Amino acid sequence: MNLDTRHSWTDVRDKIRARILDRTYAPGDKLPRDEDIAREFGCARTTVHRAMQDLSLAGLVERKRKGGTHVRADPVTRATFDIPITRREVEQKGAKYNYQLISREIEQSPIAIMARFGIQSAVEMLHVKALHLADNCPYIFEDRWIDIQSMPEVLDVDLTGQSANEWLVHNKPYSRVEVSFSAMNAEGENAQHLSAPVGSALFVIERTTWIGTAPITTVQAAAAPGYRLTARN
Amino acid sequence: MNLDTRHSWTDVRDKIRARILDRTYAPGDKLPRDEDIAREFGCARTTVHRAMQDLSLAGLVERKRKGGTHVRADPVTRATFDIPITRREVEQKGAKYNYQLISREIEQSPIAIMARFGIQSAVEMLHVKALHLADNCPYIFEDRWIDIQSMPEVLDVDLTGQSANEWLVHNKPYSRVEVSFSAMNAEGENAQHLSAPVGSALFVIERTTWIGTAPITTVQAAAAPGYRLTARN
DNA sequence: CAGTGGTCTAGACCACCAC
DNA sequence: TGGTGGTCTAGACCACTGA
Repeated sequence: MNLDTRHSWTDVRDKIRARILDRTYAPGDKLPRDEDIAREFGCARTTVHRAMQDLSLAGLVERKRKGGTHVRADPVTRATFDIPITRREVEQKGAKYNYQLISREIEQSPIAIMARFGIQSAVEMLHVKALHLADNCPYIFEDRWIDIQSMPEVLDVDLTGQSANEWLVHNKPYSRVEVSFSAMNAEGENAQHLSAPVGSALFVIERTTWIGTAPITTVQAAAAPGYRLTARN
Repeated sequence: MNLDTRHSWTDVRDKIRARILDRTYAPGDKLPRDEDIAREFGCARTTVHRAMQDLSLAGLVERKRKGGTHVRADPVTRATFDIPITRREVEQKGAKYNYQLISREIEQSPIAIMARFGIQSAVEMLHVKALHLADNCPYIFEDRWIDIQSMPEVLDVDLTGQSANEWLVHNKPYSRVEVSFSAMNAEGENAQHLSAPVGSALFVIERTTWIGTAPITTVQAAAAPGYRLTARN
């Protein structure tokens, strides 16, 4: 095929996006059908579809069968965060990683933990507290609950040399994850282990994972003061 | 075509994912070529490609031309957040939205703001502070800087009835955005306007936007204590 | 129920980059 | 430089859903 008649989906995407930015297609407007856009640009409908898929993922347009494609009236900022295992996060900053196991107990799951997993009755879980250090400074204190029923083998893992974080990631892939961020004041264990003044504002990451509908683990990770999370691009 | 021979890319994706989860394909392993997988499943290569695209976006595999497809050795948790305009966020919670303009000044951009935009020399900007309320309770206090040079018309906007947040979103689409999250202790204006005790942990969202390379706005939004952000899905 | 986006196929060529 | 994923086409049918 002649180069002059080849079109890349990124070109189409950029042209459509430009029209949205300069309000040729204003917020709330309905865009032409994919087929019409394809004809205008002289490309295949699949190419337009690929472009629209990207704009849709980015939150710029909304697409519905029969309803057509609309410019989102209330654009949202969509940000994606990569949350690596802590060791890797520390090492990528060029710091030396260390890890300390604080406690390890088998306990009945409290209500709050059951709620996170969405289970109705209490079960025995492995309750692990640990500290991650960067260049020997406290970095993240984690308070983790691990389901025993679905993986009794975790009871045999030596968690003094390897964090539960790491063991789980390499041995227990999940099929569903829920992540949320919040802020809390340092107190008690958090303050103590993070060497943070009582009352300091801590950034908190909560992550719960399942394999199918079976709980795997839920962790509340409190970062030392000054922690900041930045979106990819 | 016979239904028995039709295959959906989600089926292919789920089967591949299952093999990754059960370690048929272990972390670091190289997967077969798309074409071989297509032959195995009896579908077109494009269908496999679509499935792989999804797994790749999810962070489960990495794909490289010539290099092939590999299961990621260090899986990351990837979470996407929608950050709507505050009015919409409040209304979606079923609460009544209100807004108060606190201050509006034209000032030289301080160093910290120049750094956020990545510009070298100070310029005059519009500095706006405002409070968003949900059911008449302080919800988010925002401290915003708006570039005047690229949009002098913002000087004529009445910001007492409509938040800068909203005006910008509906009138100044951006082409690049940077988002970061952190935590800080309430003090001074933040504490006062959010009616939060001095020292409370506040969740902070920083967002900076550009159109091309031209700065548009940067905002530091501090949420009232108890705020929590949860990922889509 | 009909219009629109979503998917699938088969085949071709392209572009990157590991070998 | 050859192998692999990435893209594009043309055409067909499907599936959701709004008019």
